[in-house]
Amino acid sequence: GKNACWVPGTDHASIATEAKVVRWLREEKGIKKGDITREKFIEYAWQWTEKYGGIILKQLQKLGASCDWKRTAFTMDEMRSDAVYEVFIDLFNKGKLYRDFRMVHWDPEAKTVLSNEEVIYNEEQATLYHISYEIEGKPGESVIIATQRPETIMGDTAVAVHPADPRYQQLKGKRVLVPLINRSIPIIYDEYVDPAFGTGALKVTPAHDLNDYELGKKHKLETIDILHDDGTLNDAAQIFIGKERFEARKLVVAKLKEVGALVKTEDYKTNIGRSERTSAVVEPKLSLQWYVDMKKLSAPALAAVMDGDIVFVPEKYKNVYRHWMENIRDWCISRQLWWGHQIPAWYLIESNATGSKEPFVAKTIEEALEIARKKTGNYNLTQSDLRRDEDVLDTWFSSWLWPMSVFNAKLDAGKGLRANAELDYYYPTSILVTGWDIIFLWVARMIMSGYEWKGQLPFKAVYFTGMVRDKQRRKMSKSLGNSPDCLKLIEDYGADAVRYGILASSPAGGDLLFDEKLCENGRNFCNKIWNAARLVQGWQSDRDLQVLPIQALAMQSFIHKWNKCRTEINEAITEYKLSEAITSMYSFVWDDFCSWYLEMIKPEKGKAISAQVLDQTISYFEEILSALHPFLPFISEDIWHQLKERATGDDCIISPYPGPSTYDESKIKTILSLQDIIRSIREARNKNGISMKDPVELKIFNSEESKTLFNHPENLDFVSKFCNLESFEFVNEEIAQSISFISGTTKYFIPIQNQIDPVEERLRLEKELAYAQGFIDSIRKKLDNERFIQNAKPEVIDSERKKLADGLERRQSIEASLKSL
RNA sequence: GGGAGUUUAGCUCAGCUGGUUUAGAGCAUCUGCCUUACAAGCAGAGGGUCGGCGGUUCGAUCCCGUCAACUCCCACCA
Repeated sequence: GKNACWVPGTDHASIATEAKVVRWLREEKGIKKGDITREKFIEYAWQWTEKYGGIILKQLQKLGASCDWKRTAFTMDEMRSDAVYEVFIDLFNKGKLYRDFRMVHWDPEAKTVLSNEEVIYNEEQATLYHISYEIEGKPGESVIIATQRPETIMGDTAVAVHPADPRYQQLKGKRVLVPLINRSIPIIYDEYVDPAFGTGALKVTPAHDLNDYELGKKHKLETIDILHDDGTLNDAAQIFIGKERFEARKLVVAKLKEVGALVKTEDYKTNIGRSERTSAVVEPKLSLQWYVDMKKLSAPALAAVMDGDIVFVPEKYKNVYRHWMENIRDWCISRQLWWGHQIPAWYLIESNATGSKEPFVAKTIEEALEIARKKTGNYNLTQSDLRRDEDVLDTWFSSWLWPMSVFNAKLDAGKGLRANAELDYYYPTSILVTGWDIIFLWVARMIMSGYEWKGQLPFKAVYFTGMVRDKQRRKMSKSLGNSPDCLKLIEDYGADAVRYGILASSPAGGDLLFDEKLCENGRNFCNKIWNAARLVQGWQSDRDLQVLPIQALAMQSFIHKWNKCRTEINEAITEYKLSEAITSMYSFVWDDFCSWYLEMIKPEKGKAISAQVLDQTISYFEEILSALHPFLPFISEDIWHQLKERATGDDCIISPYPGPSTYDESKIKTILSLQDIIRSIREARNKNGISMKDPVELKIFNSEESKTLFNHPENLDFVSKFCNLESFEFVNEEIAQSISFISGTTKYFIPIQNQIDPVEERLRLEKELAYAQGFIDSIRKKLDNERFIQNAKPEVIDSERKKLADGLERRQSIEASLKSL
């Protein structure tokens, strides 16, 4: 009944797509990226995107996702792109965006910088190499350093030791020679060095390590960058020029061994950072990049989550979020790629003017030129004096605007967002559903952008889904090839079955071990519903037929059970416990509806059913379908239309959702008691090899409980029909030569012909007696405790007394059986 | 190095502010059934000292402490 809007869309996945396109061009067309123009490359990228970018949307459609398909958005379409440029310019003008030259994470495969969040650290097995550096002027004497990256020694500009390390005091003022290239470098003293690690001596390579860079700045060391952008050694390395870094590592090690500079190697576990998209080992690199000053954006976004204005499900992610927000670091947003939003900044071409690298940030070159003229005071500048920044923006820099940009939000320079009816209606949205792995990359940033430009939270809740893993608990990944093919699964099991499988097993935020078995369960469930529909549709109804007592009982108990189920699923959905909701529906439909209700009202073979009962049953079925629809939209809609002729527009998808409802627990208890008796009789038949075809007598011990229960003829009808009873009577004493069981507190007997094995029967009864006694003891322990009587709530005491009384009655019955045996 | 989480039946997990007949589901296992919607099914059964220890409480799977195992996140130690 609500105006629900689910906007589908995709992002342009700058790094991943560019990598794919580069490979595609190389392998399929024999084109190298460097050989074509930027425009041509982007043309190819669009082709690629048009071909593959929509696959995920097709999967969503196949799954029956009820999106507002007409709104389908893409981060690179015009509307979304405009938002990106406007926001970039706005941040720049507000002083929240800057350029800086610093150490960054470099992906040598994609040949671009990455943000901190795009680097994934994992412990990997590495080798620590101990290498000796000869002291200059003292042949034979040396300092031994330990490093994981021997290929970078050619970039060394010092060796550092701790100032208080007694082993290295005599080296003050000395210099050492870098092995293989014999370049002289100083020994420096700094407290940063940990004397306990390795040899206590550290090679300093400012161009290729963040710590070394800081050390280098402090000690005014030279910075020698020995790597090309693609991770191969450059001329500065002097040796192995052009070799890839890991290849070079092997060569350097071999050479060090040859000249006797390799002292030893040891196995070593360390955290290696890899690019999220290409898996390439990330290289620290010095470069000039654009950054967002995040500290200027984070405060309201942190408060919103901590104060509960935005609810995280599960809640534990609040802590993760807080930690990141409180230690937030500036966001590097430029990428050395072509596929994406090109940064709207222009610079003066050096030869022409001041040589200043000051950016002129504007949406168009015309506006940039205006700014440039004003800032430089040189009104003779023309467009040809300007050069646009080559880089594109991080994909997340467009995604973080999603909750606003999907509603076509426009920014008025200096005035915030322009009024927009749709945006005002839908924003803030109700919920974001996503994976917890992008809590920083996406979720946190959307919250920040929401406050920055709309002054408001973007969504009221974030539901973190479980991460799908394979049976070995590995994350699903394309490179591992362990991702299930959604479309294939749908083909094999059906879309509803796949939905069921995923929903039923994925509580929020945890791991979801993917197993096709789950889809099989879903398929079986769908079949069960389908067959129930077939059964109901096969019945002939008759207006003149009376409602049978058992049918009346079925309908009455159905209502209470169903209302209880409705209440439960509504609660579950409100609390985002979708797996619980679908599981409740599963057991309700399978057990309560199919196994009990339908069996109870089922007419005898070849006979008609009372029209009143059939009509009521169809209307119950409809309610069930409405409740199932969000989970299993296809089958519920289909059966909905099979059940009866309907007017156009009378569809299950828009039928009112069955909300919570009231029910009488005592009515449910009665039916459950009867079901328990039936179950016990079936068990007795089963254990004693009495086929359902052979009718049995049932003798019921005369008790308050049994009289109340069987005072109602429909109750007796129920048991009678389900157990094939030939007769039934109340008795006041033990029945010899019978199978007995206790249900509730009443004893039941089924007389039989063959002798019961007395030894086995005694064993069974003694086991039951022990259980009953244990039960009594545990309750007595409470009731005999004065402090329990004093402190416990009266209703708890009452219920314990009732439990005790029931327990005693049961014990008595068992003892009587034993005696008679 | 900091932080979070998990530990309940063979497997995957529920158990929602401590008492609801001395723990529940699905799958798997076992028994019996081709019973007139459904063998992708029907009717039943077995299976757990709720990770160990200690504490709080009249009472603990649930709260606290501690130990153990596993998982994850964050962090620039070669």
